[in-house]
Amino acid sequence: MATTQAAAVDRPPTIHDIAALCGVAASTVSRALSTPDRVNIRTRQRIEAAAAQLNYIPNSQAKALSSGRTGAVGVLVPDITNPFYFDLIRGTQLQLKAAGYTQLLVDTEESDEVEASAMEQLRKSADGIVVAASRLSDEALLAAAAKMPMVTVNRDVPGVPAVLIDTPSATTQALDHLISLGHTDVAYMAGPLTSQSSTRRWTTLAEAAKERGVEVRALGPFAPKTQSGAVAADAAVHSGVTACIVFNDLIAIGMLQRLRERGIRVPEDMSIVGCDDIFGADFCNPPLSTMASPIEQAGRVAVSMLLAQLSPVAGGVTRSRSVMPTHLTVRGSTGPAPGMR
Amino acid sequence: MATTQAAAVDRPPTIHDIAALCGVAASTVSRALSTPDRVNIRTRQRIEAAAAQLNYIPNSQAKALSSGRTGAVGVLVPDITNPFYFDLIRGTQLQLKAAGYTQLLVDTEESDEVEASAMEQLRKSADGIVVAASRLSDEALLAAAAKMPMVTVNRDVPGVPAVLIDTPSATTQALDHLISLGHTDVAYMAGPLTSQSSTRRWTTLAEAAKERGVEVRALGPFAPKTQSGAVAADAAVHSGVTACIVFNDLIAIGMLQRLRERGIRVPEDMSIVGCDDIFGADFCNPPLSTMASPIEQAGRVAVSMLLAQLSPVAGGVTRSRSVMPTHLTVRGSTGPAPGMR
DNA sequence: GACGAAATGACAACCGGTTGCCAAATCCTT
DNA sequence: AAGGATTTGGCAACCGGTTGTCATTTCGTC
Repeated sequence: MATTQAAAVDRPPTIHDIAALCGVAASTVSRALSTPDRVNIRTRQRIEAAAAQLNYIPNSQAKALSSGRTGAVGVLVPDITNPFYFDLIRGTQLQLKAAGYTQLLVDTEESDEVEASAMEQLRKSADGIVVAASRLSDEALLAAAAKMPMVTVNRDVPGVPAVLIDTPSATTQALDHLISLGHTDVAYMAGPLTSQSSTRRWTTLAEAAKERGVEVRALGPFAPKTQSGAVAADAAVHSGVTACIVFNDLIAIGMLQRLRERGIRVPEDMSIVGCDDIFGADFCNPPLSTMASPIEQAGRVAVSMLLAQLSPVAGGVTRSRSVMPTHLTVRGSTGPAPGMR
Repeated sequence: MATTQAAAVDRPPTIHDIAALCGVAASTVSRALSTPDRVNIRTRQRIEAAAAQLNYIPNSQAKALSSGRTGAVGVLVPDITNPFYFDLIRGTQLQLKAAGYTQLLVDTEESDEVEASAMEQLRKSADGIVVAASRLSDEALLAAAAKMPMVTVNRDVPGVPAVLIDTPSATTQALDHLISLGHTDVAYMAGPLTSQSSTRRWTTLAEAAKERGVEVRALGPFAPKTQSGAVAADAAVHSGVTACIVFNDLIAIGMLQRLRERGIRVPEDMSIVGCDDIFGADFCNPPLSTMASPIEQAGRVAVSMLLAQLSPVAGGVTRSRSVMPTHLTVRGSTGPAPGMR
């Protein structure tokens, strides 16, 4: 064990220990490890061997402090327990890990204040952030983006790189699907007022409805939780529509449960289209027709865009906007309008 | 704006800026902010005012480097996308935030190697870790716990503080429930071999079955994913049992789908009991009877235990083991054994 | 008004790296 | 072999705080 005596001290090894072991300066060790070209290959190999022997692990805090780069990326989501974000998180995690970055996951609790303070916090401890479904105003977001590299997901603010999920177009697909089933009176069950996605979908939907000459009304807003489904279901029934296009699957699943309780059959009496194709959409009762998109991929793309910002490659074109396609997946919750079969 | 000119520099303010503004030494500012008693109340107020005016935010990296405390806690889960962990994560997040800590969430991908390397990494960048459903050996876990404060969840290793979820006892409840419905031939659908929970449940179940004079056999192992449900369902059908106690809800839900595809009715032909009461267990078809426990609370307790380790309170008793109760929630997936109604 | 104790604040070292600068060593050219 | 170009590696300052030490001030007390 004589050769490992330097490691015998309980404190984890530092570059100074390596330097002492190799008889070089600490700065040389630093260079050998981070700028291999700056150092003689033989010295480097000696240093690498020593590092391996001591089981050296660089102190990320110290590295961050002196270099200004933290090697971490913050990922802000409004609600960790919303299954929609699972795949997104999984995507960002995969891509970040592949690039040697650490993911700092923050739940902003659907609150603009928590979101803002998290950003302020992260400004020091992360190299950049991915912000999903921001609750912040355009101005606040733009200001924040000026202070640190940022990519948004599902939020379109000019000047801020974004990954957008093309649910508006899917909304039109959903409407056409319902029309083809004979529905002429449809409700859009809106999400939070601060959700840009919800607003956009409604705008698109209203326009498409006008073109097609059918009636579409907006109900809500509803919080994006299954519990809101009960309120939404009651509102839908009361409004007399025969089909609903719902802000997200969480609410839609909640509606399914409530409608069942009330003895209203889906899809015989009422058709429901959700959005996101979350975990559970395929096994609820009835299985939910929904607008699906490659969420995990969206997470990966967001990270790629962010990393491209962090270390611009000469000649590489930095995309500032990426739109993910969405398609309608029809399952059991949509059927012919009452009296149409 | 004359008063804010010190903030006009683009670089975020440091304690040195505050010190300059107040005409005191940087160390005094540091003390005023972290050891308020060590400094005159009037000086402190001046400093606090200056800090507020400059919109000062302490640099967590620098703080971590010099103090040795990072203010972060790592949370390791085998699979972020497993809904079981949502509530756990939510619980740890809540409790950590309340205590002013940051949560570093890591997905260990069901791999002992990833888990070990994450721990090594976290050793420098976190003050402690919460490890859920570790895939590591007892020895490795014990060794890791010696190097940094640690609390495990759902993993019992002597010497390592743990939060345990009492699913074994719930397993017995499930068995009694099935027996009361007339089932005499039951299968236990096992989880991963490296999962201690799975092993314990089987041990408890086998013993309980012997006492009660009924037949219980183990099938599997099955990966804890819905996709494994198909294999599990086929295995169960082939074995001829009339009821299954399943390692977790993910597999159970997958079984439900497969059985439906194969035209086997649940619960008429086959009863299914899951475990965890995850998101979706209440709205799958049929709704799943399952063993439920306060997972979010488990997360909160785990963090409390960890924080107690980090800053021991004089006179406070540090608990090293906490068992969360579990109860059976009966829904639609369990019914009388065939020919028993 | 003098004296000792407690409170206060400054200095400087330190945490573990990174990096600009410079001198020494090495290499190549003529 | 001399001279210049290029490597190579060491020194020291620095990132932004924390903390031990110590001199000074303030206070209460006799």
